Amino acid sequence: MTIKDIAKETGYSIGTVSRVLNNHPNVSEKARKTIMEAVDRHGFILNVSAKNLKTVQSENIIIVVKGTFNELFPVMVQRIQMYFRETRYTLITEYVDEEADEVTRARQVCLEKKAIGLLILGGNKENFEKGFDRIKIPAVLVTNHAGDWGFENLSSVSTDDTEGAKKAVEFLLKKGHRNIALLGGTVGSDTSTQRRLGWEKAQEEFGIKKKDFGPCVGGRYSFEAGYEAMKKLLKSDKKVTGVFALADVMAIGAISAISDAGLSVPGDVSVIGYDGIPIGAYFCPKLTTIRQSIDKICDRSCEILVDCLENEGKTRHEFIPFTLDERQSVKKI
Amino acid sequence: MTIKDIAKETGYSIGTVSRVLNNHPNVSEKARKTIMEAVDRHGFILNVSAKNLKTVQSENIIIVVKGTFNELFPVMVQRIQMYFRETRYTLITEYVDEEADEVTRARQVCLEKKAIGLLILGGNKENFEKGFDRIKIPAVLVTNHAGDWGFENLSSVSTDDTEGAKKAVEFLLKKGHRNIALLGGTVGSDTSTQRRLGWEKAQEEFGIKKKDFGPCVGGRYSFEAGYEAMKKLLKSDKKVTGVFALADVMAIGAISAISDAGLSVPGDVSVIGYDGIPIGAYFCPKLTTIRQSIDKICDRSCEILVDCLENEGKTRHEFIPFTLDERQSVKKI
DNA sequence: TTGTACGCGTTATCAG
DNA sequence: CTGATAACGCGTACAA
Repeated sequence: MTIKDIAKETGYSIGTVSRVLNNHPNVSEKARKTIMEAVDRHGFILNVSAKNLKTVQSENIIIVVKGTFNELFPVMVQRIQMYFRETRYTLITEYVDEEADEVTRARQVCLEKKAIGLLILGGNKENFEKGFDRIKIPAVLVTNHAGDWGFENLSSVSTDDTEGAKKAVEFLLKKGHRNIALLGGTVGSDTSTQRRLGWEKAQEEFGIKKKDFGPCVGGRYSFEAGYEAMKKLLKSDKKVTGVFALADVMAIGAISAISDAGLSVPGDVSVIGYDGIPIGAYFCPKLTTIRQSIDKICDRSCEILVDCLENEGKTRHEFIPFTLDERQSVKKI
Repeated sequence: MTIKDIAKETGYSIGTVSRVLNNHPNVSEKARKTIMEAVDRHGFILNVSAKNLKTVQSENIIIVVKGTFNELFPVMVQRIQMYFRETRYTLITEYVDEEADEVTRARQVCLEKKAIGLLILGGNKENFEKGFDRIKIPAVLVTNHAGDWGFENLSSVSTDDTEGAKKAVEFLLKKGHRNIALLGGTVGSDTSTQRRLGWEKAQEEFGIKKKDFGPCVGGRYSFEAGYEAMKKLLKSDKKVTGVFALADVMAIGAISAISDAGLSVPGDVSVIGYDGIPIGAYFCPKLTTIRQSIDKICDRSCEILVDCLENEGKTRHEFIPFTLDERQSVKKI
């Protein structure tokens, strides 16, 4: 079933059918009605491949989401969708694996959909250096900072991860904790590296010597990894009173491990997380965390992209302020 | 940049370029090398639209995921991806909004991608009745039961929601609870309706009269709705000792509300959930719940689809057994 | 082993 | 307002 068939059936030409299907003017009411009837009767849908093949410029904006397991991303995608719902742009969402190369994938989809703009949620410098120079349309990296990556067409909107992490650790420090463990992080992850840096900085500025820094246990951002990391920590002879988890999911895993060990949070150990995922507010104890202003990050990302698209706005790199949500999982000692 | 450009640059014809790009035989090593070099140098990627326009039959299987907020779906998508990774099929994931019409969307994508098979995660009878008869390729509804929907090409793999819910409530009943509240559910949701039915059945079979059934508070499946529903319940004068939440996320919200009210789970109120989401095992208290065998549901769905595709296997409707994961949130009274 | 030419379903540009 | 027709980028007979 093609527009040719519809044309034949209605007695009109394919040109007219195409015009009707694309809501063009200069079509008689009668033709429109006749053709739409036939279309509905057959449940005809345009062949998008053929359409895209022909269409020179789309109004498509691609949003590439890296990793389906980040608890923050679904909310962000929804927010961004809301932003574009009222505009003339069409948003196309593309999820890529945690381990996949988001830049190459992005480029493919952009080409395929003839996209004019690109949003990337999550992403690593490494992949960008390898392939981003081949992407020529305006893009915004959401969640990570790309200020010093040197791409002409890449903006970024993020939280200052180093500062956020520093603030978290300072909070623990001010509450009297001195032996603060770092939970989580994988090599090669920019986010991990920067948050770790914040942990170091806070301790340094507090006059703690490098050799007296709390212990570190790595792991990916998941409940399980948080649980295992904390278990390992508890079994070791390091006596920590405070834990800074690089992600809320890890913090939750950690709290569970502490609880399983017969200890309490914040009674015996204080835990602070990072991200501000929804469940943190419902967990018992409610999770103290560095909350990223997800909504603002999304909105600014969209604004910048649209500005680049419509006003040839220049590339920008913005930090969105975070907040420390003090809830129940940290205690003064 | 098209294959024409590559052809011109390398001195070969577009035919040869196309053959190289598609790994066809009958190409000289030299041509392959020369052409691949040019391709790599330009980072050339085939125009997928043009390719699809030509290609009559694909090996594409579409998986439509309804609702980005269901905590179960990401895991399922990953599982299904793993299943097809070693096969000749290509899996294409399509996320649709909670409120959108998944069937129409599915149909569009299938046409667009020339799909030969379809998996749908989540879905409502209503939308299927409205438009599924236009989908002619083998499909499997994952997570919901379609046994009595009467579609020739639609199989389904799910948990018996009514039985699962019944089991949950029976568990509470056996633990001595008599006034068991039902938390959650929205009108028009098949899943809600069936789980609610289980709640009713269990009480009936236990000899409880309809008028003595515990109270019901509706709401969508989210932390917040669970929290609010429970709050409402606690404020009312109904004294419930057990709560059956239609989804784990609601159960968690409910526990949080109970805790905020100065009561404890399971000390004052017992809570049982449904689904078996990962965080349930890390929550404090650890959540007792009806766990769906997600992995098996996914695997069977894939097997059935492949069977329909390759052996003209017949449509099937299977229930996958659930398990009651007894953890900490329910107490005997 | 390689090149040529046609057609896939659509849109856009004309001329009517 | 409508109809014919040339692209769009690619795969593939078929011919060389």
